[in-house]
Amino acid sequence: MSCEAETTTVLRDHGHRITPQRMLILSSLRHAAGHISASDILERVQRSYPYVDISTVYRTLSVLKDLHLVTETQMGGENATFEWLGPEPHHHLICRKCDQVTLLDHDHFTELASGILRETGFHPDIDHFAIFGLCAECREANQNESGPA
Amino acid sequence: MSCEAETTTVLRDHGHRITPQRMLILSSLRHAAGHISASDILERVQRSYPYVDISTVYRTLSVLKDLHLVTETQMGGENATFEWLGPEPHHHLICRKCDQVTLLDHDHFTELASGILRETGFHPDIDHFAIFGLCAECREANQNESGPA
DNA sequence: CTAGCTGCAAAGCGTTTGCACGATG
DNA sequence: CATCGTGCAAACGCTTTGCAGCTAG
Repeated sequence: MSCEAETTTVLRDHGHRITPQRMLILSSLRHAAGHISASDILERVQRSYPYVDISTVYRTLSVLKDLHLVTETQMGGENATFEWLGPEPHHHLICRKCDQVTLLDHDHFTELASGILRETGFHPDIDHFAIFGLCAECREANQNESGPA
Repeated sequence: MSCEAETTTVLRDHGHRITPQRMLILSSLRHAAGHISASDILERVQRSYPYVDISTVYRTLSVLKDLHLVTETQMGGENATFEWLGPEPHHHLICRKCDQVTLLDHDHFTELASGILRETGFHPDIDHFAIFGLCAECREANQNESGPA
């Protein structure tokens, strides 16, 4: 896979060095299906390279955030999570009951964004939203509880 | 002002006691124009009652969150902030340059919410959103920088 | 009276930082 | 070889918790 190649180029171009730790952290982020925490990353990295320190993870994440290769998100009141930034803006629906995360198409937001800009002049950053709520399954389960019973 | 009365009733009805500390914390939240942090609350409360402890603030906030009288929000990577929950859902536009916070009408979200529900079956909690971006003034300032110069 | 609330102090946790050594380019 | 990155350990700040005394109901 040469998918890492372009990333290392970005790093190099900005005067950052390529180290094995950074490669492993990059790889963890890439192969994670979504949001992962700093300690998740550490754990994955340590499987192949046990002496990596959590501070290195944070420092690398900080660099990647600056380069807009990664976003940081606060999930509810929980820990910060990080996610590899693909080219397409995308959003997450997070069920507050079962914690299931679903992807949501960006189309839903285009009108919201333009409406806000039109009415208020505020230019919203809508490229990575996390919306909490209740997924279809849990809603059904809820209704069954309060319904028949 | 009897506006505190209904809140104390809610507390009582759920088996919680009314204490001067709680009244002061409630009052701070009510009179704050928007998001405030736990230490903001402490500071305000201590003006009239110097011996209140920060842990009491957190404990009270926790009770109020459980009763859905208050919401907790993570502002960017910053500290958690808390806000009194009025009857109307409302939203905030937060400028990432000047930190100015503007209110946004709920109308903007009704279509988004129904669209998500329709297409995915997911029922989103959209009653208190924080959208980051660039306010009109800062956008203008930005353009002047990159424009004429 | 008695449960719940409080202040205090200390622990807990994720995150950041100082430092000297080691690796990168 | 100069610089940047690293591991380690300690600091940091917000938040939580244990505890004994107090207070609201």
